[in-house]
Amino acid sequence: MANVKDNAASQETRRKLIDAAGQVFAERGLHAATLQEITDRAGVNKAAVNYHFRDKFELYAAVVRYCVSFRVEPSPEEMTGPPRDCLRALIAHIIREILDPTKPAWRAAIINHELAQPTAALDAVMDELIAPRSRLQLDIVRRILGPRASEEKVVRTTLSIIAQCLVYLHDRRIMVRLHPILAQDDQKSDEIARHIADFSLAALRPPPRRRPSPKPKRRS
Amino acid sequence: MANVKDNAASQETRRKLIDAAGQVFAERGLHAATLQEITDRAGVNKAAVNYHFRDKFELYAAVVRYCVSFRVEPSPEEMTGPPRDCLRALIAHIIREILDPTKPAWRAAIINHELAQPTAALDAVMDELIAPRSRLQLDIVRRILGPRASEEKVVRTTLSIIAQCLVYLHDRRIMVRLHPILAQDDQKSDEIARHIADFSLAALRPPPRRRPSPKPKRRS
Amino acid sequence: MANVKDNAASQETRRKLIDAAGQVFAERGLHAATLQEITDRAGVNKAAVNYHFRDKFELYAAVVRYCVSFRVEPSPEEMTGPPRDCLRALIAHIIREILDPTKPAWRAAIINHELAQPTAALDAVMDELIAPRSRLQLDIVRRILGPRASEEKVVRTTLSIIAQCLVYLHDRRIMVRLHPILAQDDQKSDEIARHIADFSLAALRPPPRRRPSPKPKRRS
Amino acid sequence: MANVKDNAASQETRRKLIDAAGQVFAERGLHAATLQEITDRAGVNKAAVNYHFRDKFELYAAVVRYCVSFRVEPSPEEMTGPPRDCLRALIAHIIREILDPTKPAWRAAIINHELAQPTAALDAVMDELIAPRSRLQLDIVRRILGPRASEEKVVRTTLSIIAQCLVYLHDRRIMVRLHPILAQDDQKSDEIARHIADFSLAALRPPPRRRPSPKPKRRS
DNA sequence: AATGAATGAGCCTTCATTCAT
DNA sequence: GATGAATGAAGGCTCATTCAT
Repeated sequence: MANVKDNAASQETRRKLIDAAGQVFAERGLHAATLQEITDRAGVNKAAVNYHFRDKFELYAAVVRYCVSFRVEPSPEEMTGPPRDCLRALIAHIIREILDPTKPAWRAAIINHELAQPTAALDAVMDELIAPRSRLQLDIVRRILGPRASEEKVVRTTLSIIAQCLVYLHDRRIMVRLHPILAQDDQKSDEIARHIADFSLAALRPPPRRRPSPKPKRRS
Repeated sequence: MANVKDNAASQETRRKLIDAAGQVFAERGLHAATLQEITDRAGVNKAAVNYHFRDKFELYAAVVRYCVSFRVEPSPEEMTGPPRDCLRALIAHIIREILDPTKPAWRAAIINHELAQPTAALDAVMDELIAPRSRLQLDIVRRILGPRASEEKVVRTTLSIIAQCLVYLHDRRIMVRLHPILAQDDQKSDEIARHIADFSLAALRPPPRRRPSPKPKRRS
Repeated sequence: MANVKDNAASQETRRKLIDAAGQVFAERGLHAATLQEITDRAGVNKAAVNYHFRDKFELYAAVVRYCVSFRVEPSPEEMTGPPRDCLRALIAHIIREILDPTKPAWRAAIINHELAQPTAALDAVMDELIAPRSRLQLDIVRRILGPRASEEKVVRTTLSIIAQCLVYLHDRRIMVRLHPILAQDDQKSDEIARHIADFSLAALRPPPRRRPSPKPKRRS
Repeated sequence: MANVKDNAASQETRRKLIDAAGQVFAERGLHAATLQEITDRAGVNKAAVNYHFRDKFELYAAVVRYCVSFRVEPSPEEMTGPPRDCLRALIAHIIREILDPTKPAWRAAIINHELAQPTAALDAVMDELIAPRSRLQLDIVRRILGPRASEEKVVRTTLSIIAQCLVYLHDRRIMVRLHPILAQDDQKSDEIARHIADFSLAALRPPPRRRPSPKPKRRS
């Protein structure tokens, strides 16, 4: 009962708090963020945090869950068919998820913070967001590499691919500082996804024939 | 004069403080870390921090500078020769730098924190560590891709490669949780570097002919 | 009009609140008790306290008045007759009042709290409960001691007797810890009253002759 | 090390804090007392409580221990000899301990609070103060009552005696309100002790002979 | 009459920092 | 150079109370 607040006004306050908290947590991190700043931005009383979320950490956990709740599972039909097409679709899906301008801008930063400094809320991120995509991706990579590839090879390859996506969780300013050409990346998710897919699929091509026979087409 | 502390005892205290601070900052982050815990671990008085470093943030900056100071530039001869070999050497160098067990274990975590939540100390990391390697790598990739490749292509490709390295800065526990097979990675830097180099160099092979021509030109 | 709440439901809520408040105030004391815990135990909304009692202190006052309202005056016929019999009857009456298992268990604790840390509600306890019995007892003791006893002697003697009763207001656990044999005291009010009366009446016997004279005048 | 502060200045601050805290805790009780008021009266910074005692409850515990530390054990020679003399001496000792004007005035109130609303600090009061006197007194009473008295009889008699002493722990204003004649009691500890001893020893006299005289008027 | 939501006041506590020795 | 003591600032949290429904 104390945890179930279904009133419309109540929900609105919760929403304002989570949004403000998302911004502040993203900017300052869990510990450096103050409830004062959060409630000021939300335009509510400081005690509202305690009322709706019990304490700062629960508010943070709610923010993380909110981040994760945005996820959209790749459609099943995207995930069937030739594995290379699946991989391309999955990468596009992940990059779009990271850069989606219709989602709160602080989303990526929060998730990035969790990966850099895990808190108790990490479980939600892992279980809901990271692990499912990871499994999906492992399967696809395994299908591409074929049954003879070792498990470790499959895992490291998957990691190589996902790493290229995760790097876009970082604060954009850092990347832009290194490579000013990447300035408008948040509006180029398709382009980015295409690059990552091209790069990764190229890496996954079968190695060139040592002795190029005239008609050698064996091998996936 | 006030800034020059040359006594042996003084230097020893500084060293103990930086080492303890590195651990605590790595475990808890800049804000959640307390001087109390740091001075306890260092076995020195709490006022020593303010005496030697003026305040907490200067101590943190000193820790970051200390992290960065460990860097070893790739030897010039490694960076000449065929660009593919250079890339392979550079990747090995970076991975070794990240996982090197002879360096304080908290080094990677501190740098990772800076990337996730930049502070004023970020400049040092960028200028001393990231940017030089980035420039080096950009050059190598540019040489591999040839003069016809667009600048954006070069940058994104570089990013794809460096991203595979940066992922190893993350808290090991997260990766192991997803992929238990990676448990002993900190002792496998050569293997990891080889995988990343193989993967990236494979991706950088020229694209195969669309319609396999009768005489397929192989390129290494 | 605002003070007159005559609805049956309203009265029921008041009753539940007073009962729950009695428990919590008894366990924690006035200040440490929270309205949250009280309303939780009562199964009513937190705002009900302010609605029915205006504030926490009024609720506490109501609880104290409720405690006091339980008192039963000793029957007049008990208080006439030989003063020693009256004293015995009065002691039995007081002990029964303190230990009466048919009354809320928190009654004694509340009154004890008032004596230890008087609040504004103390007046009610004093005027309604303590003072009347005290006057009654003073009269009886005065009759026993005879007209030659000084007023101070009468008062101190009364205090000696009432003190033996008041000690049973204390938290039972303390006494049991000191004297485990007293564990079941709340079911032995008659036995306790008899002991106190015996002890006190024995003390009130006239002093024996120093040198037992040949014809010892006993006084009843 | 953190608990051992032996510096003279430090001890002085501790003393000021305990004295101020004793007053405030006595006046308001543990929960209603605020550190603000305590540190204001002590003339120190609010954070000094945390520095010297960690938190409010430890400060309270220190106050209670301080109360208890004042105790003076009855001299062994007082506790030998005829049991009636011992009892008289012990009562005088206890009353003097309670009313001693050379001790902080808040001492009795604190102990009384502990008996009315035990906290974790009660143990100290019981173990150091109450229990030893209780054992002493039990022994004396047992010797007076003789070997044929039941254990319960001994305990209840002891309780009757100690109760007469404990009543003087109560707020003086309450007693004075009931019996204005007791106004100056804190300067009459000898008189009070004599009364309690007289009253109790009278109660402990052997009952008058049933048939002592040739013409026995019975009546209890 | 009753309740869920919201609020303001205030308290305890933490923590970095300063100061005197 | 180093330390124990002390402090000011600020944050999180609790809680009684009020308000609108």
